[in-house]
Amino acid sequence: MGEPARTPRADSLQTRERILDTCERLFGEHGYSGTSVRAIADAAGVNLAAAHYHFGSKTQLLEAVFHRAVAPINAERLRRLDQLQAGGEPLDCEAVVRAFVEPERELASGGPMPRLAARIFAEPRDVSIPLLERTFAETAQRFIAALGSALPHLDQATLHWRFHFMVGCVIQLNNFDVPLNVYGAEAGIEQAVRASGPEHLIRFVLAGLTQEAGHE
Amino acid sequence: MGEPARTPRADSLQTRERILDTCERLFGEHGYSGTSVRAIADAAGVNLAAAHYHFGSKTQLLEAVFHRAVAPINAERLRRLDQLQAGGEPLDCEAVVRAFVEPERELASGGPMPRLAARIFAEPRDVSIPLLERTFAETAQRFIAALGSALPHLDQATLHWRFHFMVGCVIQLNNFDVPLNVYGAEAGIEQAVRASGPEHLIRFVLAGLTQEAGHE
DNA sequence: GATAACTTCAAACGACCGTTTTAAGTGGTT
DNA sequence: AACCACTTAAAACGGTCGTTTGAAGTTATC
Repeated sequence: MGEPARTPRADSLQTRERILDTCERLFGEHGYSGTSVRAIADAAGVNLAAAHYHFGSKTQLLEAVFHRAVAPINAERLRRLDQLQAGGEPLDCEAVVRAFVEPERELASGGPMPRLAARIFAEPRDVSIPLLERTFAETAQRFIAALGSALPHLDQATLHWRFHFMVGCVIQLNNFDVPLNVYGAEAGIEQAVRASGPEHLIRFVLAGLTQEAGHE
Repeated sequence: MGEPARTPRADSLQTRERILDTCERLFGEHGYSGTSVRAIADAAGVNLAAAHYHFGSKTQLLEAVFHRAVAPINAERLRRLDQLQAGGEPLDCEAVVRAFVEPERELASGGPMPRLAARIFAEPRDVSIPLLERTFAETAQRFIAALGSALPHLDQATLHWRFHFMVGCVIQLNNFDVPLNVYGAEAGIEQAVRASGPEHLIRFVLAGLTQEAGHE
């Protein structure tokens, strides 16, 4: 019923992409519940029914936009991790962190994707957890394992928490307007603050990850 | 028009509190847009119009619940910070971090507040930023200044970022179901993982905060 | 016990929600 | 030219949204 059957036409691909682009932006700005399909269709300049024709439902629309936005980043993360692990020598923690952090900045720089990804973590559990399972679980588990072999003295609970904190810091990197508007950072240094974020992030999480003590 | 004028009655206070309790829980579970006033009224066992009678609008309802939940925690944070600064001796970084982290665990332990606070950061900007300005800006700025005096070698941008990362880690502490459900942590260690979170957090952010290099 | 303020209630308002339907348009293939 | 699958378009579906209304109920005060 829903899906286009045989030979998609050229202009329909444009419509699909326009919907996904707009969807990515609006979900990132207003969240899933805060964005209506009508608002997406209007902002994308397409008919309301086109969204349902191409994607079936609002849920599948989120799935599609998230897959398109996040899949290449996770693929690149895993590609870099494969490359690190292919060498055979023991893993360097900083290299693992960079393999996780940098693809997002390179593949999504300036776009609305990072904000979308950050917001997914705060959606209701029945929305976020299944989505994260499908789009992030493999990457997360591979990186946790890699960090575990780079930091073999850490037990599993410590490892999971530290990875989780790292993810939280990456999310905060995409909430950069909070420090600017709430913490009272001077507007003048705004650009410098934004630009320096990724390196600050890497420094911060590396120190947290590589400290000697497990806990206590 | 909205506000009760002279002498509030005893049972109305019960209604108000029931609404706020339910509101705190549902906003924490489903977010602001994802929670309807009807759902709140139903779950609280009060009439739909009571919510508007007591609070005026859904926005003011969020404001009220957030204020009630967060204000005492921030007050306790600042009280501890005052106490630290009253001594006159140079600030200890770990003490500052604990002054920030521990009040939430003590005053809101087990309740739905932390999840609510975590979700606010992901609400649309026009919802989250004004709210954070009113409820969190003073605390944030005081703690940034305190961290700055505990770590005098750090420049402002570094300081802001590291505090921001710390906040991100605190938020992740309240997203503990993500590691359990997405990262594949064994269900058996679930309780141990949850219980050990706060100490892991303090270790992690302390290492990130106190590392010697500013950046580069 | 009457009065007045405060609170609850059921019902309704118009607007918007996700989705479906039905029809019109479009372009490639024969 | 005629066909046919694919795509767009407009309108409507039932349902839920935040909010308001006006009357009934309740409690403190005189």
